[in-house]
Parts: sequence; structure tokens; C-alpha cells
Amino acid sequence: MNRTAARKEGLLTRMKASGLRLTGQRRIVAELLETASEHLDAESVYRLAKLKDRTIHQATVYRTLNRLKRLGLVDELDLMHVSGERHFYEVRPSTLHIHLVCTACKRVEEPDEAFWDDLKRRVESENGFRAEVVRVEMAGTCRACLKKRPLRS
Amino acid sequence: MNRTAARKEGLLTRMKASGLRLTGQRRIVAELLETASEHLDAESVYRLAKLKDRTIHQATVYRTLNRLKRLGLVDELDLMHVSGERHFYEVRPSTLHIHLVCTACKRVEEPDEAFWDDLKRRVESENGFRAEVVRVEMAGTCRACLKKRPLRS
DNA sequence: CTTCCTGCAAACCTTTTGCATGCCT
DNA sequence: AGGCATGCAAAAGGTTTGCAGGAAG
Repeated sequence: MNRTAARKEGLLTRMKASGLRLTGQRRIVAELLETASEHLDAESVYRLAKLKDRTIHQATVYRTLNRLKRLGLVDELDLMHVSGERHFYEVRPSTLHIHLVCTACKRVEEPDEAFWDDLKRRVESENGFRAEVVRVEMAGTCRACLKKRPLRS
Repeated sequence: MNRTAARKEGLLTRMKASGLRLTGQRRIVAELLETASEHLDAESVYRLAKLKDRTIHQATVYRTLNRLKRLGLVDELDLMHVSGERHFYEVRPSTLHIHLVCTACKRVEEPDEAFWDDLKRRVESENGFRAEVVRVEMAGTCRACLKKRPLRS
């Protein structure tokens, strides 16, 4: 939930460090991604960005997102396709993504328990696989919805 | 790896049990999904199905895959977009999907260690989230590729 | 006879790309 | 000047849909 906690230096800082030219529009996109309280898809980023700069174009949003993705500063998610085929973007927290997608209320929880790092280590020792990006996605029913509609299964 | 092991009753059986009409073309799609040694995307299913029935149409493949998906008999995967935006399909093994996607050789490993089930239980007890589908995707470098190009990071 | 499946083609949605313009360094 | 960023429109890629004909229950 508190997605800001995972990051140390701001996205803008890292963008500049990556040699990326920091234009006004890119700033807007970066700030949106960083301050969003929920995951945004490209279209949402575009819609929100337009409120701050009416002239921004969708192609620019896509290009910016792709640049950030290639630089590894932002990750593209799919969230189990709860909302169609769109991709969602989030500032890379630590290469570790854990999403609990509630199929009832569509909300996405992001627990940040430390023990998940365990996964990476286990896979490396047991499978000889060095994981760079770990994504755990679970679809199911969240606590709140379970209460409303208890024992559906 | 041995993806067949995870299933108990055949997909065809479960399709019939779901009240789905079992046509020749659907059989072909189901058999392809079941016997595939690697993950197939819609287009591959189409291409392979056409070898067995020249008259099958892409729309039919999509419709069949969607039906199977909605029935929960097959799951749609994204495999970290190592091969573009396509979706891959796999017969639902147990609602538990673990994919180790090697970014070097593009191969996908599916370790079927029992301890992964642990994940589901932990999330339920620690987050109150009842997971129906668990998907763990890791992108990184597999054992073989690590050997070829040791200590890249 | 009704329901469901299929082929076909067109539509759809999201994302990418080529080109021309213009800004920044 | 040179390179990069942007707008625009067109294309691309993958998937879905409406309709009409046909097969299955």
C-alpha cells in the first residue's frame, strides 16, 4: 500500500542519472508514477498528464514509459488481466513485485513483507536460477470482501 | 517441466463436465494445450491446429481459449513479455503457476516444488487474502546460461 | 426446433512507428 | 549544428464481435 516507502532516491534523480533528458512532460509522467496511490495504465497516465499539460500527446506517454521500462526504472505489470489487456506501470521497488488482486473489488494489495525475498534466494539455491525480477501475483478475495461474502468457495 | 504430471483428469473430461459441447475443433485445441511441451500462444495453437484440421479458423481458437479461460480450465499467462505482448495458455495445473523465465535463452522453467503451496497459505494467514490463482514469475538467468556467461552481474 | 459452433470479415483496442517540426545543448 | 523530444497520423499487432450458415442436441 505505501508504495513510496520502498524507494530511496526519487525517480527523477534516477532518470537524470541514467542520462535521460529531463523535459517537462517527462517530469509529469515520472511524478504521476511516483505519487500514484494505485497502479496506472498508459491511458490513465495520459489522462492525468493532460490535466497538467494539455499539449502532451499519447505517443509521448508511451515513449516515456518505454524508455523508463528499458532503463529498468519502471516495471510493466499485467495484474492478472482484471481490467482487460492493459498494462500497468509501477516504479520499480526493488525488482520484487507482489500483487494480491481481489477479483471481487478489483483492488490491488501490495504487502511488503521481508520474507518474500526468501523466494529469490530459494530459487537460486534450489534451481540454480538467478532471478532479477520477481513477480508474485495472486488473484483471489481480499479480507474485506471475504467478510462481506463469507465462505463463497 | 513435466507439465502433465500435475493434472489428474484430462482436460477433455473436465470440459465435458463443464457442460461444454465437445466438437472436433475444440478437441484439437484441448489436446494441443495438454500435450504441448512448451507454452503456446493463441497463434501457435492456431498454427498447430490447422495442421490437424485445415478448416479451423483463428476466431474459433480465440473463442475456445476464452471459454476455457472463463471456465477456469486454462490460464492465460504473460511470461514477463519476453516474447512481445502475446499471451500464453496453459492447462490449469492446480491454480499454482511458477515460471522462471530466462532472459538469455527465453526458456521457461516450471519447478514443481511442493513448498510453493506454502505461499498461498502464508498469504491467507498473514494478509487475510484467499488466493485462488497464484502466479510466480521470475525473470533472470537460468543455470545453463549462468554457466556460459558466469557472473554477469 | 432450438441451441450452440463456426467461418468470414470488419471492427476494436492498445501500442508502435515514420516523418516533420522544433527545442535544448 | 546536432541530437533528442514531440505532435500527428497512419500502421501495426493481437483479439473480439456481428452476422449468416450449419451442425448437434
